[in-house]
Amino acid sequence: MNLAIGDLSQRTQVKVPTIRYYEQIGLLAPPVRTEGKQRRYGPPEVKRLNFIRHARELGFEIDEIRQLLTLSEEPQASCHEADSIARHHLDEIEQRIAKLEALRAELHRMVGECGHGRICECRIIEVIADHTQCEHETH
Amino acid sequence: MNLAIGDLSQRTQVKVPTIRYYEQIGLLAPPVRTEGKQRRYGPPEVKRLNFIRHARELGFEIDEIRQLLTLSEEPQASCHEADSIARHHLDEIEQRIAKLEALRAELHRMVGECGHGRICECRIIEVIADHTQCEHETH
DNA sequence: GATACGATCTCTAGCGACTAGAGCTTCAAG
DNA sequence: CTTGAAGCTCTAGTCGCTAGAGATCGTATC
Repeated sequence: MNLAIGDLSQRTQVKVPTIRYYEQIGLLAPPVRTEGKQRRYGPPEVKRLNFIRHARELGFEIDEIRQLLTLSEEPQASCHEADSIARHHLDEIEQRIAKLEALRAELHRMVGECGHGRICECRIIEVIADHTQCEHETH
Repeated sequence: MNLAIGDLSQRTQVKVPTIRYYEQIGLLAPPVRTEGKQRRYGPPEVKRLNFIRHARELGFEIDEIRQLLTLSEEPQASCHEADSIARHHLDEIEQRIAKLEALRAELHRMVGECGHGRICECRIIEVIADHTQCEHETH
């Protein structure tokens, strides 16, 4: 198996420029090149890039992925660190969900109060314009 | 009332460089200046900036805020557009919540399965590394 | 009026994680 | 051997700020 960057891209669903970007920032090692300087990849790169893609889908930051990749290269090490990275990330996601749910509630209320009349009576504009008043009304 | 940029910042909780940035991108009009070229603001700017800040807190993008501000300047116009901007935004937030909840479930499972042993047995690394297998196991 | 000092000024560059484009070269099929 | 897709490098742009350099301004105190 000797994949061009486009083939690697297809197999991993990571776009070609993104693969080159990952190489540039040191997330992927520089691969072998053809005589004409084109990149060629093998199975380990497919695996590593799949790992990266899935971790990105899970919302891990590049730096966290870097750490996870380093860990995965030391199979005898304790997985305490991987656990704590994942837990930390889980915490963050839970915070983001909580925040978004609060926003959803407020937006939902705003949209519900819009009487579909004119701007000058519109609760959407009004609520955004005067948050203080809005908070008095709702808490 | 003749506020320096720092006073405006305090009243609106928007940082000074951010205020200048908003002016630069045309979200705030260039204010009057002192002879020494320092910015001075009045009540309308306080109001507008508060509107912007709250809309940002609600997660509206700058372009959406621009639209909402334009709308709010035409009080006789129909509020249909404001409504649709807010609804669209609500949709997006609901999608984000749904996605984050899926991530939370997956991360939660990952963390739960980690046996706190060695990397080579760690479900966290494994699950990220091989998403396909993970999906087979769980669906 | 002089001085000190914090606030403000402009300008440029950086963040994260890519994405887009220009202008060139290489590879593989026919 | 030609063609055309795919690859190459390099630079710049995205969003919404944030940080820093180095200069100037405004105001309070002496």
